[in-house]
Amino acid sequence: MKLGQGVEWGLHSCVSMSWTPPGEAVSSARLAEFYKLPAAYLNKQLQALVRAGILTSVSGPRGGFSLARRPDRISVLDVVLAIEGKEDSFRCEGILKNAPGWGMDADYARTCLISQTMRHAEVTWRTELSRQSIAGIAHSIERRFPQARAETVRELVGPRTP
Amino acid sequence: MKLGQGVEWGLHSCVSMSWTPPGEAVSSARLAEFYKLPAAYLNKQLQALVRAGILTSVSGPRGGFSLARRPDRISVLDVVLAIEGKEDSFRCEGILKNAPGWGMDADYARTCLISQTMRHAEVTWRTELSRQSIAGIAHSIERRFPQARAETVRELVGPRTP
DNA sequence: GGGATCTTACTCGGATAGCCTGTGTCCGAGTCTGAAAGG
DNA sequence: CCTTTCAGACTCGGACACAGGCTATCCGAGTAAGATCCC
Repeated sequence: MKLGQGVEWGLHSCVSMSWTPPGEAVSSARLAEFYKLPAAYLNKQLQALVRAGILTSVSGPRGGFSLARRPDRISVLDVVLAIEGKEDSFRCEGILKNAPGWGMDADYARTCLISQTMRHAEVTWRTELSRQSIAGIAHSIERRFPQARAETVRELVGPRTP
Repeated sequence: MKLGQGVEWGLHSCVSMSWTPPGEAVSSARLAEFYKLPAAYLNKQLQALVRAGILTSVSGPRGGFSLARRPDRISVLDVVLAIEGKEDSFRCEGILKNAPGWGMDADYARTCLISQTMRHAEVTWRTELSRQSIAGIAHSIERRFPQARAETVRELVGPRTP
């Protein structure tokens, strides 16, 4: 059970974009330069967030990505599922269907108690992540690191600082 | 975030072995035939459980695998971690170390609030899985499918039924 | 000077390779069983 | 009949291929900004 890097990148990018002024898009090149990440690959991950309706994208100069809705309406779970996929982590192949003496041919996921256990654990995991929003994380960061927001905005908007 | 098949196989195998009489080992070939799984690969997964101290293995005729301790002392989390590895699912590469204006060079995992959020969610997930034991699942199955235990034992121990 | 046009540079988006972790298979070392042989 | 020996077959364990997905990169379509030209 391993999550891809794109999750971390997507979450940090969303937090940063929650600080930039509305209407101002941030290009993936800017974000990549800020975080020292490969620009094209970061762009690819952000595309997944666009497909999920979390971000909006604009092409051309002064283009880039912006949050598609208010950051308090974007949960951490939304970002995770957008990048990792919405499928359950525990793939239940229903091996008991092949075992003799069980006779469970359909509706396996609800019958197999092991599958139920794994599913319940994942529900708690998802619930925990859905409780946290991008705005909540951003506010916590602002409280803990007062200079973080201003520094981030300075690097992401305005003229490029070579 | 995807778990390997070995988790499902390992859990079902442990539940089945909690039913077989103590001292009687079950070979991976028997289990594989029962569940219609590739025998060699199932063997490989069970090896991981042996390395984790969950199972004990005996070579030779009448050999196979057995639970290393009482099934109420084996949690679902033990099996999951034995097969998937003990590392956290959210790999925090600490991209903020490279971002300017943050000055967090060490102890990143405890400082970054995004990492904290992901870690907390995973802790709840692991806690949920650690609450469920192999014995608990086995008892629930026995209550719901009274014939399951006898049928499983019949197929896994005693002479082979061609 | 003001407006239309055109170049230009910048951005996303998808298509294209490389690598690394599962997935699946195979063969050898070790060992217990069971039969056979001998006393 | 009991003990010893021995061959045999069965099992785990690790070493060996294969595949799919994550990682990383490149180039083209589209667009808005800014310069240029004309009125």
